[in-house]
Amino acid sequence: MTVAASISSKIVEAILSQQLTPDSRLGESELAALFNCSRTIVREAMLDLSARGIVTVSPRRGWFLTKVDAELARELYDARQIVEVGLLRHFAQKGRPLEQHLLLRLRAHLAEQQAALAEGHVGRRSYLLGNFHVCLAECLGNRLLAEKLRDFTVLTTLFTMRHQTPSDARMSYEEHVSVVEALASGRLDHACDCMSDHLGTWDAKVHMVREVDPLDGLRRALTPPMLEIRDETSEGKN
Amino acid sequence: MTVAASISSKIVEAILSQQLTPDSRLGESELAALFNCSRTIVREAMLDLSARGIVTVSPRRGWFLTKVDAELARELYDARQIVEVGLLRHFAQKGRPLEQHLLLRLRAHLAEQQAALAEGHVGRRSYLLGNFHVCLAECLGNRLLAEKLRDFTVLTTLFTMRHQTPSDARMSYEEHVSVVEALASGRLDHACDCMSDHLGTWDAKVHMVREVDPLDGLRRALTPPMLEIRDETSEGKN
DNA sequence: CTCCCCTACCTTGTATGCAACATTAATATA
DNA sequence: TATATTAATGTTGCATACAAGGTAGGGGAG
Repeated sequence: MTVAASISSKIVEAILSQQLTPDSRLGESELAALFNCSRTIVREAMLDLSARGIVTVSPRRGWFLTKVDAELARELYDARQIVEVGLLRHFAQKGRPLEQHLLLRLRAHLAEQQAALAEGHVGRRSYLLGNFHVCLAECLGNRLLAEKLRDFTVLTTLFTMRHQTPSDARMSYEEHVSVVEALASGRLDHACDCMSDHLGTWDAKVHMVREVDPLDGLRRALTPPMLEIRDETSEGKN
Repeated sequence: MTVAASISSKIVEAILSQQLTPDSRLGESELAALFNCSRTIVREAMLDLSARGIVTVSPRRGWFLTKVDAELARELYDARQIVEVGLLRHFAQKGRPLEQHLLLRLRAHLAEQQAALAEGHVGRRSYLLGNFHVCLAECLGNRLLAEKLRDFTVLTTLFTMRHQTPSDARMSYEEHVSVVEALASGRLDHACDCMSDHLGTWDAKVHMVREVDPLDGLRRALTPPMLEIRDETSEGKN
């Protein structure tokens, strides 16, 4: 794996496990120092992420994680619904059962999700819950769509991080289990419905979220006690 | 539009209109000279196309258009079917009619297709027949999927160019008309079926195509008259 | 004559230097 | 003191030089 590829995948992983906040700047020089390479290589990585819609560059200001607005989020959720349910439906039409080793792989992934959930490891939990969808797409036999789905998942994470969204990791996990079990027992239509519901609830959330006020912390710290502070300021004006 | 972006889109257009053969090499220096810029910029364009799966680099040998093998082609046709029919189905579920200006745009596009067909302008015809699918995806309100669909279309073209495929430009056009007319009259389920059939026939073709033998010309020139040539060679050994 | 090796050339890979511009801080002025 | 202007700093944008490696052609040995 080239250095550039490792930089971009590290960044993707960091987003998925919520270690990279949506407003963080990605400086070329800093990354070059961090990965012990030249800016050329870093640039290569950023260009890749840029082509995938994950970062955007503000000329001569820096690279930033893409700001996912409401319109983009809508397209994102629509796209995921179309691709993921479509993939399941397409698999159902073929009329062949899921190969054993693929089923094992999915179950192993579910076990990991459960472990991360039990341990309360937030980063890993977040990563695995997103990654499950990519894993499923791969198991359904389409790398092309699986890869694009990874990018969609990254953007989804960037959206939910910027907007407060009800936390429901356990519910997500259980819905994942339902999909896999439906697949395992050959109830393919039910698998489609489960996935549709799972993504549908997400879709409903887009309308529930409220923008996180970047000044929120500041505002809460200042607004009510503002007067007090003023008092103190005027009091001990040292 | 930056120079790098214009290079990559020029290459994409050239593929779609079949002006770039699948085995052509894309030299960095040559492109730099052609577009009057440095290799850095060309590289940027190639990296973009590479992220989209359209070109691949053979280390220190050069950049080439991606070789689409049978397995990739299968995923490609599956992906297109899933995305395009899914997009239509999703639109149908919303239960709103297609906005007037979008319908006009689609009909205008159909008219262009027909004109290119009538004029026998092969490049433009090929371009428009592929581009229709992107246009439709945009009209259905999902730029994210529309963009990915463009890349899929490019790869489809690269596949069909390398493999002999029955030519059926007129049939494709007529199937496009059917989809748009079904959309226009609100027969949304029928639109889905039309699109599914349209892509389905393509899917069937994947199994019909035969690899174009790169030695075919040579072989036909040599195989039957091989003996004659040997005779001549041994005869006039000048 | 055939085959192998070696050299010269050509291609991409990577680092670096300078240019262009945006931001910020400092300074001078009203 | 407030404001506008300017200088300093930091960032990406781009070109270029050189490194590394692949390919092909020529020359020599068998």
